[in-house]
Amino acid sequence: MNDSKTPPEGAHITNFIRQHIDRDLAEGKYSQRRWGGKPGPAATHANAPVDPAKIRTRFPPEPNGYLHIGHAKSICLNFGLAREYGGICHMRFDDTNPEKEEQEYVDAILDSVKWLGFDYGKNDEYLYHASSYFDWMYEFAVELIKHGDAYVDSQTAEELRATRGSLTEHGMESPYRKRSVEESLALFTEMRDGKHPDGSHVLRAKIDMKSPNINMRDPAIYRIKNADHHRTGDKWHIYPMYTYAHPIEDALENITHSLCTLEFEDQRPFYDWVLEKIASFGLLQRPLPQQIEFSRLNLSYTVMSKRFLIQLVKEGHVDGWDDPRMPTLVGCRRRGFTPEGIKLFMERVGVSKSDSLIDYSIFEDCQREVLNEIAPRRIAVLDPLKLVIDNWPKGHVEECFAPNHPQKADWGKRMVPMTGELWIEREDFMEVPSKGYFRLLPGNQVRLKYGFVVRCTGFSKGADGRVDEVHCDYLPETKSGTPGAESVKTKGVIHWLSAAHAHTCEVRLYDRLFREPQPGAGSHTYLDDINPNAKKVISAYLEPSLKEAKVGERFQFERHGYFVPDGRSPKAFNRAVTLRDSWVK
RNA sequence: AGGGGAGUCGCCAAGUUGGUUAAGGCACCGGAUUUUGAUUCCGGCAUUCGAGGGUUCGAAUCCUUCCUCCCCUGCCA
Repeated sequence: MNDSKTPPEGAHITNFIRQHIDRDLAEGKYSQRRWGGKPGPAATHANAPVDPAKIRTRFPPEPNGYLHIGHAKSICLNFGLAREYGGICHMRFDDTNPEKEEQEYVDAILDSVKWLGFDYGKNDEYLYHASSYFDWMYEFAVELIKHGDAYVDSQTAEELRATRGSLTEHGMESPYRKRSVEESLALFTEMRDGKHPDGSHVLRAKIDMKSPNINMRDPAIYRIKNADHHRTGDKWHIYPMYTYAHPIEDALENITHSLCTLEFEDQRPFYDWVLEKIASFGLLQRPLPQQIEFSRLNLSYTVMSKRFLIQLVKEGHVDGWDDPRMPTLVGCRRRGFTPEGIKLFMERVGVSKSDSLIDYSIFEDCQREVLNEIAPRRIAVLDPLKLVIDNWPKGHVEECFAPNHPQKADWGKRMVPMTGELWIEREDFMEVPSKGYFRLLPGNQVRLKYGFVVRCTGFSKGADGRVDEVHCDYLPETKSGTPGAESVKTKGVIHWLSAAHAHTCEVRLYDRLFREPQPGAGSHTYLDDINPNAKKVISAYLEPSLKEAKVGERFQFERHGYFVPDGRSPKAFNRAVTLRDSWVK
């Protein structure tokens, strides 16, 4: 055995959820549970074989918006844990509110989950919908009524609110609480059949109006919505509330560990109440699922709430849900971020129950870490300045060879042509150098990467007083890869592109969407903190080989950062993230 | 007449059946390598666990008082 302090290769840092699962596994808590091959009440599983899945988790989004980085934490946790423990993670749409949900979102969500690298069984075997369980939920509700555990309340929403009490005062019992089982049953049936308008009645669990936990004060479990559902059409006129539906969904699916965020902690007693009641009627298989809460992901320099993201899109602060500045998964994808980087990030920040604010730089760094390994190097000049080599043989083209990756020789090299007129980066020349600057300056020598060493002999300025041309002589014996290359040492190495060979291309330089760590934290709105420079569109010079770049490929533009062809307009490049830069200017 | 959670290095986060030196990562600071001021490598980085008091031979871990922060009064999820 290994020292307990140093987990074996490939092992994960433990956390409270893994410990919880370890304990359950050690006790064999779920080992006798049966699986009838599909979700269902006790009878579905009763005579079936033992569930082959060691654990079952689920990712249960409501299809009412696009997934963002926050969801990725839940996805990585649920799918990751299942994978790790020999379990299965169910992809489940929590579609219990027809008024907010659309198929468009369903498709986008599925797409993002797959993009992250997770699957839910062959032929979508573990793709489920809460709406598929409406019949059972209804049946269970009827049982609750019959057992005196639920009743139809006919108060208005306002009356309900008024009698719920407050944080410090208990609630008051509804006059309908004593309604007979028969009457509630009849009313509930009528509600189901669409005989009552929205809001006229509600089915409530009968628990305790004096409970210090507001969620236990006879919570509503069914409401009337005479609305069409994107999957069930006009079949239903009543829809279950999340608090009632969720535990049932979990139980029907044999979920063992139901992971959710901290704000649902107060809901857990009701989650258990629902399951305990229905199981006591013999309708659900035991042992029951258990809800475990963890803290949601908070990332600095961004916003994650659905309301804000919608506003950013609707008001045109960004160019859509997949704008590369957006923290949505579709945005990340278009930005050039990698699923591996996102997963690395989630593993790195861990999971606990304490509120935290993760610095955005951690996320960027994870992307760099992955991109550094997988991205071939290329040359691009983003802010061009002309460099003229005065002693260059007229018309000569020198073939230079640049490795595709400095640490991976097997990735090969490509040819980059050099001529006497080049584009270099404007910031690689300084007329009056600042302290510690070791690039091009009058009289100084630098290496043109993969080419020759040049000595700066002068420069000229345009009418605007700006340097418009730098002159130099090259040292013919110093070509990279030749024996003379090492004869002259330079501290500075700069990149370049032959003016006659480089092609221009639109490049979008993206940065953080907000300029404040916590947008809207002060007395202002988060919109005031939008970073106006989060998107800068420039025309850059690219090396010839980049003409062939395809969507999905990722490159490092040397000394600049990681760039990808844009998914929507492949003629342009998006910058995912810059390289780290320890040179403090 | 409130309830539910959380407080361990700048940011995360192990450790909590009390046992001697408080994991790890990121950041940061040194130094080496480097034809990316990138990468990589090596070294450094909490006498202290929100605060006080107590129990004990011994406490981040147990008891106690206090402080701070987060969540909860949708027929949303």
